[in-house]
Amino acid sequence: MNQLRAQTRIQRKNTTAILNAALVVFSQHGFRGSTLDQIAKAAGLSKPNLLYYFPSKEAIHRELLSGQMEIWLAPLRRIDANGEPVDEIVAYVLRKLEMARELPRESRLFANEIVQGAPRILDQIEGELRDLVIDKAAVIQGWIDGGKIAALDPYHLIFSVWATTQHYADFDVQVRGILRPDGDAHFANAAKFLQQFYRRALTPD
Amino acid sequence: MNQLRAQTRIQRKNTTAILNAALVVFSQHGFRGSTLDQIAKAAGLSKPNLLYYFPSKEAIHRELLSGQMEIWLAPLRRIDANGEPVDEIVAYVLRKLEMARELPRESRLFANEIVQGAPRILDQIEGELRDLVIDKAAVIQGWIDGGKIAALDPYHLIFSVWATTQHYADFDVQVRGILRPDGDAHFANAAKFLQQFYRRALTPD
DNA sequence: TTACAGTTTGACCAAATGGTCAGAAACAGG
DNA sequence: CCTGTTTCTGACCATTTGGTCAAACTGTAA
Repeated sequence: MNQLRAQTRIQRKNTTAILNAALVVFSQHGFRGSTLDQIAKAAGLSKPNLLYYFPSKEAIHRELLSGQMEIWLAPLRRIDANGEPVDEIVAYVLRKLEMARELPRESRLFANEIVQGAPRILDQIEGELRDLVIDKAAVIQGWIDGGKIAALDPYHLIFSVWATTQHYADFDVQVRGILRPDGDAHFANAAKFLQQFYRRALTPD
Repeated sequence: MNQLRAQTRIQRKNTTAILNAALVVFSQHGFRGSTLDQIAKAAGLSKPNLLYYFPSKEAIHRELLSGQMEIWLAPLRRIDANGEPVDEIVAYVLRKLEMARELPRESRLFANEIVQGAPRILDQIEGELRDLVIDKAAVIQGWIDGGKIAALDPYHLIFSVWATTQHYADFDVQVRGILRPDGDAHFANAAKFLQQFYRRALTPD
């Protein structure tokens, strides 16, 4: 959109109100399942007023996704080639799990988009996400070559981290339907499980 | 709907044509993102004709989901308490991965539904799925108590299997966007990775 | 107070969508 | 060939939805 930062205080307030509302709505119903009326109501604005700040429904969605992308990639980015390999990966897993607990809507926003073929962010997946993964996979491969961790395909290892952690956000209702947890109590068990799981699998013989 | 099996040959043919078409459409766009026109076109029928065989869009969706549920649970059901523990779980993982490869649309059908809060199958999740998981978790716990596999929370272990395997169906575009595989070539690597991963993590010290 | 940019909205529109219905075809058995 | 049933469809309807627009309102700075 407008690359200049929002000028007015009102503009900034309403823009963020819209994006917050859109996050709630889009993450629960997906792009097509969400309506401008829902978002407007959640933001406490009228529909025409939404369209005063954003040119279209798709523009809101696009802005949301690209705004969240950096936050979403941060945990992977923090993997440090100079750290202790197993600790680095386990810490990454726990960071991702923490994000799944604290930002489940953000996770489901991406999940909805990707399950349906990522029509609106395919370029970002094939671009910056791919570049980052290639970079970190090389780091992990270096650790493998140095005998610091077990020889496991770095790409599929990264996929497994995404899958196992985001599962607790994306499939939240299923997890809760089966465990019937008290609030977020099950996240402690998930953290313990994942820690043991990855440590056992990664620690070289 | 009609519990009596479809009588006419025409009825059986068109009903399955509709359900096949609905699987394609619903799995790609989710419930709300799909239209009767899309399904009708994919099935090669007119929209009123769809509604001659099913009373509503939701009825088609419901029928699809409940029809697929058994198929979907089968791999977990096959875990054998009398088998060799690590082999049983690894075999389960590979079975699930095979399903993700061969039935990705079915996987995404459920993924779409669950990510959006499972409004139409919550009862089945809290019912037969939950019962089955409790049953198999007990089997796994038995193996742990007998020192046959490492002590890892059985419930979260099962979740991890779902997550890591279905990831290759549900997040297919993302996986492909990163790996740029030739066809389904990456599934062989995924299978190898998961096999090593689970075997290392589960084999007791 | 005035003037003007920034903000908000009611009313409206065209398209899409789930669903209905009367009647037309197609089919089957006698 | 006749007749009743099953199958199919064009036309139609009400509602929802993304989006427009002219006009009204508000804040603010001179």
